[in-house]
Amino acid sequence: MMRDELSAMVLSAARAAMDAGVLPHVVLPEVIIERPARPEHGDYATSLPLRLARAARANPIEIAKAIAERLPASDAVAAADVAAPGFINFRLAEAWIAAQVDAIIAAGDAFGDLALGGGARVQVEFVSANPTGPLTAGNGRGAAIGDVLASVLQAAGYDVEREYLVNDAGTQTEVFGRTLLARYQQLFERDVQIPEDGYPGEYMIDVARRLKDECGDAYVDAAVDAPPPEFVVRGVDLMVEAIGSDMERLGVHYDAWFRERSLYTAGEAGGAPYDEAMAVLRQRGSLVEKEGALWFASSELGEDKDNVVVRSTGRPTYFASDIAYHYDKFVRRGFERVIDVWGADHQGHVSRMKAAVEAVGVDPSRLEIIIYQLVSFRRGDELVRLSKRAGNIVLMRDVVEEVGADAARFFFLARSADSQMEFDLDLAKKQAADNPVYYVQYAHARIAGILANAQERGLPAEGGDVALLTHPLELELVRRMLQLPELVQMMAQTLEPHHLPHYAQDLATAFHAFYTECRVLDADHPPLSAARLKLCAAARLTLARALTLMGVAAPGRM
RNA sequence: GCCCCCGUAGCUCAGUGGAUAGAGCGCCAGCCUCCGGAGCUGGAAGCACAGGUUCGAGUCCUGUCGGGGGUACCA
Repeated sequence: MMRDELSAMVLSAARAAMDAGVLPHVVLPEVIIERPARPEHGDYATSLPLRLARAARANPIEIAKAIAERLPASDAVAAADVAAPGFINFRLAEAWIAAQVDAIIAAGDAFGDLALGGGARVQVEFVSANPTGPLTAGNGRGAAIGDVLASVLQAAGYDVEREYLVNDAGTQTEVFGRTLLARYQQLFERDVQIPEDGYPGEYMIDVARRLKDECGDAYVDAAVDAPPPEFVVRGVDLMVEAIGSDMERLGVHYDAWFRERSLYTAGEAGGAPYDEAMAVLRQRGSLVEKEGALWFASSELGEDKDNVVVRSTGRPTYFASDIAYHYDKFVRRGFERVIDVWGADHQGHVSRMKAAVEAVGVDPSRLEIIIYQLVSFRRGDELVRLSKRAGNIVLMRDVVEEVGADAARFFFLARSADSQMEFDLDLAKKQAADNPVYYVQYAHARIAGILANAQERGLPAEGGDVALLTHPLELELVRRMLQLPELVQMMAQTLEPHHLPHYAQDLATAFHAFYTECRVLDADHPPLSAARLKLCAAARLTLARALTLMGVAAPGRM
């Protein structure tokens, strides 16, 4: 990547300047290569001279000159100008830029891939909503963020697994079971009520019907407050199926559906993860008994307070499960990094989870937790708050059905996880043609159309000489394409996939601008035509890659 | 009260401590003898407020105000 090369070049030039005695020997900070906002400042720039000025006790301009003079030669760099108050601005050679078109075509679908991750195993766990109901529209945001983050990390060279934790062991599962049994027995005209704190949704009746179809009246006399375990398990399975199919509709595929229950049973890998994790905590003195319950002594680790892991009833809490779960991820399964994507309502859980991971002997920096702010949905002027208990709930599958998986993903993705976002369903549906996602997809389809057209007319791209690409808009388009690897690197480092939709739009804009000004198919000028067809092919590849990373379709026509 | 996130254009949102803050929608004015007009070009309009750090702050720190979330032996 050009940026890395420039960084290395500046570093070696700075060292050369120091060795020559032109600069005093000072500790060099990381050489940051930025992209100037203004074209007249070149393609890349560094402010290293400004950063060095104080330590070196020298004028930044003089430092810049000293470094610029010693930069190693490069075919890619046409100029390295010193600019006030102490920048070095790099301008790429146009011939080099044009030549990258061939490089991109050669890279093909792998354009944008990096070796950054070195094959390290990373798990991305996302959504993991309780299997007590269908996914809400808000879950869609977590799904898009987690799925695309995983794709980005894969592109960056990590070995990635996508996982969904199925909470099938806790209190909510119990409530779910009691509700389900009541609904089931109601189908047999029994006079039973769903629990007060139960799940009133209609979908529970559908699940009950499925169970009735499968099991007949086997559970008609079961005690309502003590549903048979196999009955609940089957109910959960049906919900998990529904969740899986909702995810498929959004284009999300998991590698693993991890059962919370499995944390409590011994398996081939050894004893129950829960038992092992608790043993480690106990051994390290991180568990204290008080008020009849067992607590994780997190206040001794700098937390605000301790947290219950085993209730006075003897039942483990969700926190206990999560400790065992993360113990399993790191210690049992050996992931080098684990990324959890949680909604803002889990924010309070972050620091104690990290403390717990540390307490079981794992470097907490290996656990990275992405908190995304909650989404509010709007239908026209009406604001809809999401809650599984509320009647005005918006389901993820409804959103996907209304606006399409592509638009849904694109929109969920386009805002940073830190920002609350507003999703106007009416608008997304009504103005479908104005959606940015269509703009980007249209650019892709347009290029595909041109390439197909070229074939029909017998205008081959093969043999095109990209050195003929000298028009400013042609070069601007290539410059945009060259940003993709940098973007992948940045997103993999910051775990911020929201840059992707913005990049895709910019890339599409660059193409449209080029296309408006530059005639591609031109029988009167075959060489230029062939070169531009190559440019189109590279642009299509890059656009397709950006779309694919987002999980958005790259249509050949629309 | 305490903790976390956010206040950027009329609206929805971008903006790795840099050099004159961007996009989409909306608004105004233009562009089709020609490869896909679902396109292109131009214009009006903005960093909540007050201090601080820095050569340089939308970005970092502190405070105020405003919005959201958390603060359970729920998950």
